[in-house]
Amino acid sequence: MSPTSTTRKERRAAERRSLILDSAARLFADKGFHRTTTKDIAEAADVSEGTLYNYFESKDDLLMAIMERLVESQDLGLRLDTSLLSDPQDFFGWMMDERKRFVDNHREMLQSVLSEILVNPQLRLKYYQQMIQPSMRMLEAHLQARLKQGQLRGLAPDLVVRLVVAVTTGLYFLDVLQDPLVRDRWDDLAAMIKEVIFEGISPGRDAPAGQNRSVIVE
Amino acid sequence: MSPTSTTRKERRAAERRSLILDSAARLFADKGFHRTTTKDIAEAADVSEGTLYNYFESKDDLLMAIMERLVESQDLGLRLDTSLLSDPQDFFGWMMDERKRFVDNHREMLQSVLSEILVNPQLRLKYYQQMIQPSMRMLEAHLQARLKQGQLRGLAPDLVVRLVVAVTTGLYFLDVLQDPLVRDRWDDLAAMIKEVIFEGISPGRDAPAGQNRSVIVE
Amino acid sequence: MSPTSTTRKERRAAERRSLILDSAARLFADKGFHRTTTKDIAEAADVSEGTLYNYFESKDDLLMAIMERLVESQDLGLRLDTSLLSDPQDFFGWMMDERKRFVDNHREMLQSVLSEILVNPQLRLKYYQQMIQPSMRMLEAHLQARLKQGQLRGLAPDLVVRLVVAVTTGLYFLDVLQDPLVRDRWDDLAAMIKEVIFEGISPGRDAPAGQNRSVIVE
Amino acid sequence: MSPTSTTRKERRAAERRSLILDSAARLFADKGFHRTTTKDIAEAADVSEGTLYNYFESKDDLLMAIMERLVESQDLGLRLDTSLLSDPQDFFGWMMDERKRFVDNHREMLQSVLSEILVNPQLRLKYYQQMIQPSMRMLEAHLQARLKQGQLRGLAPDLVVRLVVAVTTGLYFLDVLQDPLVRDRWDDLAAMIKEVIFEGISPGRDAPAGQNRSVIVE
DNA sequence: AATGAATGAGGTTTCATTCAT
DNA sequence: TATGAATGAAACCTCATTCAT
Repeated sequence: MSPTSTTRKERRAAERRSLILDSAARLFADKGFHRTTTKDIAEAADVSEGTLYNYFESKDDLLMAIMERLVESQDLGLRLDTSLLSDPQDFFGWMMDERKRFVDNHREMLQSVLSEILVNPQLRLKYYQQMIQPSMRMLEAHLQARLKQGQLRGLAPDLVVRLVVAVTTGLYFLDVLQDPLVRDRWDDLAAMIKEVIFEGISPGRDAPAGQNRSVIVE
Repeated sequence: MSPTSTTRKERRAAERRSLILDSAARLFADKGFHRTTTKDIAEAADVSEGTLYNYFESKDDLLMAIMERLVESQDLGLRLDTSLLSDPQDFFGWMMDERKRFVDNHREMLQSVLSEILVNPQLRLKYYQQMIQPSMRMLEAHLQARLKQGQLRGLAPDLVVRLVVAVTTGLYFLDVLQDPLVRDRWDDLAAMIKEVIFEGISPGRDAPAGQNRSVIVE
Repeated sequence: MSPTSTTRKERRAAERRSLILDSAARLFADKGFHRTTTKDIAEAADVSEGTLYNYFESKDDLLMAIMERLVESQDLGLRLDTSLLSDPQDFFGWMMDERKRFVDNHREMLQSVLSEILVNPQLRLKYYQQMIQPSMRMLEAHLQARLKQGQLRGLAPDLVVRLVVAVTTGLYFLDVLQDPLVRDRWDDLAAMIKEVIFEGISPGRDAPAGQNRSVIVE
Repeated sequence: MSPTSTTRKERRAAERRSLILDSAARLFADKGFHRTTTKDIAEAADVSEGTLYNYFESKDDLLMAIMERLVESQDLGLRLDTSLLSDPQDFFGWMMDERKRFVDNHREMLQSVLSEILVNPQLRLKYYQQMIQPSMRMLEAHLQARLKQGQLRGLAPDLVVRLVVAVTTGLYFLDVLQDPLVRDRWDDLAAMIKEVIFEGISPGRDAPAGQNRSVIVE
C-alpha cells in the first residue's frame, strides 16, 4: 500500500509491457506483421498468449503501441535545444547524426511499422501526423530563421523541407535494402550529402577544406 | 490445332494472366497483400479461384510476377537512348520526369510490392538487384561521363548516386503518405530539387533565370 | 449444364445443408448451444469445420436457420384446411394432436431454440413473431367464428388464446423435464384437458360419455 | 474473536454472497449464463474475480446456488397455511396470485435458471424435483381433499395437476416473450382462466357474477 | 480474506490450396 | 481448361480458474 509497493507492481507491469513490445517489434521487422503470430510473440516474450491481451487489446493495438513508442522517442530527439545551432551546416550535420542514431536505435520498430504504413490508412495517417509533420515543422522553422539572417538562398522552405525529408527517408530505405555503401560508408555519405545540399554538384566551387576529402574524386 | 488457333488461345491466356495480375495489384495496393484473399482476386478478375492456380503457383508467386512486370517496365524506360542527354541538368530533369511517369503508371504495383519488400527478404533482394542496382548503374555511368568532361565537381559518383536514389525513393514515400505538397506542386518541387542539387542552398549564387521562379522566396 | 445436372449439384448442396442443420440441432438439444463446438457439429455431420462456413455464416446463423426450419414446418401445419372443423371440440382435439406431432417431429430443434430464446432478444422476437403470433392469430380467428355461431360462451377470445397457448407451451416444458405422466399418458392428459377446457372442473355436469373414462376417478 | 465479531464477520460474508448471487442472476437473465463472464459478475458485485471463488466453487456452482435460493423462496410460499382455503376457487385464485408474486420477485433468477434447464440435465433434474414436484404434490393433495368433499368433478387429480402447472409455466413463458397482453392485463387473464378452469368454455352456463366482467364479450 | 495478473486450453473463423467434375 | 466446394491448419482471441502477494 506504500507508494513504493505500488510502484513495484507498476514497474513490473511496465517492464513486461516493454518486453512484449520489443519482442513483437523484432519479430515484425524480421517476418512482417502478418507472418508473425501472437504465439510467436508470446514465446519470444516468454509469457502466455493470454498475457499479451492483458497488456494490449489486439495484435493491431500492438503495432499502434510500437508506433507510439517511436513517436515518443522522436519527440525526445526533437526537443533537444537546437536554437544554439545557428550555423546551417552545423544544424544539418547534427540532424543527419540524430537521424542515424534514431534509425540505429529503433531499426526494428521502424521497419515493422513502415511496412504496414503503406497498406494501413489508419497507421499511415498517424505516422504522417506524428512523425513526419513534426520533423517538417521543426525543419521549416529552422530554415525560416536562417533565411531571415541571409544564411541561405531564397528557396521556398516548405519545398526544401520535402527534399531533406525525402533524402533521410530514402537513405533509410536503402539501409533496409542492405545497400552495402549506405551501411559501411555512412560518414562519407553524410559528408557528401551536406556538401551537395549546400554547394551543389556544379563545377566551379572549391571543394571544402575539411575532414572528408574521401568523398572527393581526385 | 492450327497455328492460328493456338496463337489465339495463347493470346487469350496471356490476356487473362495480365487481367489477374492487374486485379491483384490493385487490391494489394488498396488493402495490402495479406488482407487480400485469393477469393477477392478471383472475383476482381472475374475468374474462379481454381483458375488463379492455373496461371500462378501460389499467392506469393503473384507478388513475384507483379515485381517482374515492374522490372520489365523499368527496363523499357532505362533502355531509352539517354546518350544524347549530355547536359547534366537536362539529364536530371529527364530522370525526374521519367521517375514521375513511372510512379504514376505503376502506382498500384509499386505500392503492393514495396510494403512486402520491407519484410520479405527474397523480394527485397530481387528488388534491390533488379530495380535499384540497374538504376544506380545507369546513373553512375552517366555521372562518370559528365565528370570526365568536367561538367561536374569531383564528388564520388557512387555516393552521389545514393543521394539521387534516396531523393526519388523518399519522394515516392511522401507521395504515398499523401503529403499534399508532393501531390499538388510536383513541378515546383522538381525544379527546386534540381536547383539545389546543382547549385546548393548556400547564399551567394544567383537564382537561375528560369521558368520556376515560384520556388524562390521573394 | 442441363437443368438436371444443375439440379444434381443443388440437390447435393441442399442435402448437406440439411445434414448439418440436423446434426447441429441434435447437439444443441443435447448439450446446449454454447456447450456445442463447431468441431462437434462438423464431426457429427461428417464434414470439415471449414465446410460449415460454406453453408452458414456463423454459429449463430446456424441457430437462426434451425429456427427458420421450425417456422416453415409450423406454417405447413397451420395451412391445413381447418375450416371444415366447425365443431370446437373437434378443432381443439385436432390442435392438440397437431401440437403433439409437431413436438415429436421437431423435439431437438425446438429444444435447442427454446433455451436460447430466453436469453437472446433477437431470437426471442423472431420466435414470438413467427411462431407464437401466427398460432394465436389462427386460434383467435377460429374462436371468433365459433363465438358468432353461439358455440362458445362469451369469453374474450384474445385472452382465451393465451390460455390455450400457455397450456400447450407448458405441456411441452413438462415434456422436456421428462415428467413421466406427460410422456406416458399423453392421450389421457389430452382428453382430460379438452374436458376441462370445455366443461370446467366444477361439479354438477355429467362426465362425458366417451372413450376416455380413464381420466375420471371412480 | 468475540462471538459478536465472528457474527459480524459471518454476516458480512453472507451479505457478500448474497450480493454476488444477485449480481450474477441479473446478468444471467440479461445476457444468458454463457455470455456472462466471471469478470462481469465480479465488476457488478464490486469484488475481484478471485473473491468469487472464495464464495463459490465455480461458475456452474453459482447457477446451482441461484437455483437453491429459488427453491428456498418457493418453499416459504408453499409453507403458508393453505388449509383454511377450503373453497377451490379461492384456492386457485390464491395460487395464481402467489405465482405472479413469485415470478415478479424472482424474475431474474428464474430466467437465468430456466434457459439452462433445457440443456443441463443436472439442473433439469434438480428443478423438477425441487420446484415442480413439490408444487404438484401440494396441488394434488388439495385436489384430493376437494374431491372427497365433492367440491370437484371426478377428474384424475394427477392429470389435472399437470394442466395447472402447464398453465402457470406457459404463462411465465409468454411473459418472458413480452406478450403485451400477459404483461398488461394480468388480472383479466387470471380471472378468465379461473372461469374457464372451473366452468369451461362451452355455452349454457351463466357467466359468474363478479368483478371481472371485462373478460366477457358482450 | 481479498486481489488481479497470469495462465493456457479451447473457441470460432479465415483462407490458401486441392481436386473431382 | 475452368470451376468452386471441400479442406484443415492455423490464426486471433476469450475466459474460467489459479495463486503469489
